[in-house]
Amino acid sequence: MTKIDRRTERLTDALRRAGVRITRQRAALLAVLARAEDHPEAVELHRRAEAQVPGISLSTVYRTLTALEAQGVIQRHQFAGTPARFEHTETAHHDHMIDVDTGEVVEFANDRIERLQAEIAAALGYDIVHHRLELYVRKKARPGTDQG
Amino acid sequence: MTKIDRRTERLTDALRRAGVRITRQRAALLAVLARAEDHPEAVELHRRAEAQVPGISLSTVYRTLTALEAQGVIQRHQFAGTPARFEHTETAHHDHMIDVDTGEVVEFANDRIERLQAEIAAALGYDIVHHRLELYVRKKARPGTDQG
DNA sequence: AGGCAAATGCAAACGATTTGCAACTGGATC
DNA sequence: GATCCAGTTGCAAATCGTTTGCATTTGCCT
Ligand SMILES: [Mn+2]
Ligand SMILES: [Mn+2]
Ligand SMILES: [Zn+2]
Ligand SMILES: [Zn+2]
Repeated sequence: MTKIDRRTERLTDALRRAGVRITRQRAALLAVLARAEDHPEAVELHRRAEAQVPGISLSTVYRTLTALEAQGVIQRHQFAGTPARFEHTETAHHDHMIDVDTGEVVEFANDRIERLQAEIAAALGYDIVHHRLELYVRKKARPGTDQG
Repeated sequence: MTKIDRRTERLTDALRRAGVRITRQRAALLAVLARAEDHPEAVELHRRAEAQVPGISLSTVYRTLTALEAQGVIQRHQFAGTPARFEHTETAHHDHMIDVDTGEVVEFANDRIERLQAEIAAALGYDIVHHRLELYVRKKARPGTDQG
């Protein structure tokens, strides 16, 4: 069983558990999500799913994404100035850097930051339900490189 | 000169510098912003400004907010699931905790987190342009307190 | 086959924000 | 103070991503 099969199964099971039917269009979207290594937006997922199910509608994509998110098997990221982007949650928690020039998304994880956040919240009498940490970045100018 | 006068002046000067006229409606909004100690959304700012200039339109509020943001004298925060919220930038950089139950916004600042962020970006070859750190939190259950 | 709830595609609604435009300033210039 | 003109206003309409209503289709169970 490949990594992508395992992911597809995880997504499929989550929907089954939620009592929703696995239709042709849903199966296609789940496969697309399982295969995705990037952070595509709904329209892009729709585009990719159309390869398998030509007539699939964007509403169906949105509806299924909402269901998957509710089950916690995918995450919706609302980065600044773009439509929401999606990714499966098979990988452990991480945060994101967004290259402001290219739009590229780079993942990172840092335990110290996670712990500090929890400490800060605790000190003020709160527990963290979830958080959002996004670094909007630009490639460091390497000496001798002129980026017009 | 009071703190609020100073803030109003800062906002006014920023607009003047940008070559825009200080009209009745803008003056009202600037005063509202200078006076605000919370993180109001556009509609709320509009509501407050109407006290001074009854006919002021929401478009004018939005247009002025956009101009002020472009000058860097106010900040626009896009918290999850709510319209944008605004605050003047007289105070130093800080991040936010949002109480998921009440919507209350609590500010905090932490140098260690700021430094860690810069280090993480640097290690991957990036400089941070700006960032977003939001903790969505819930009041810690105090022992002996039942929150239905 | 028959029945029924769930899912689909489409078009229309949504909510926050932006924009086009004609009417209206507010200053500067005479 | 009349004139001029670019900047500003309020309004309505447009925008964009996303959600929703609805008539039709589908998938499953009997
Ligand atoms: Mn990711
Ligand atoms: Mn703040
Ligand atoms: Zn994190
Ligand atoms: Zn910060």
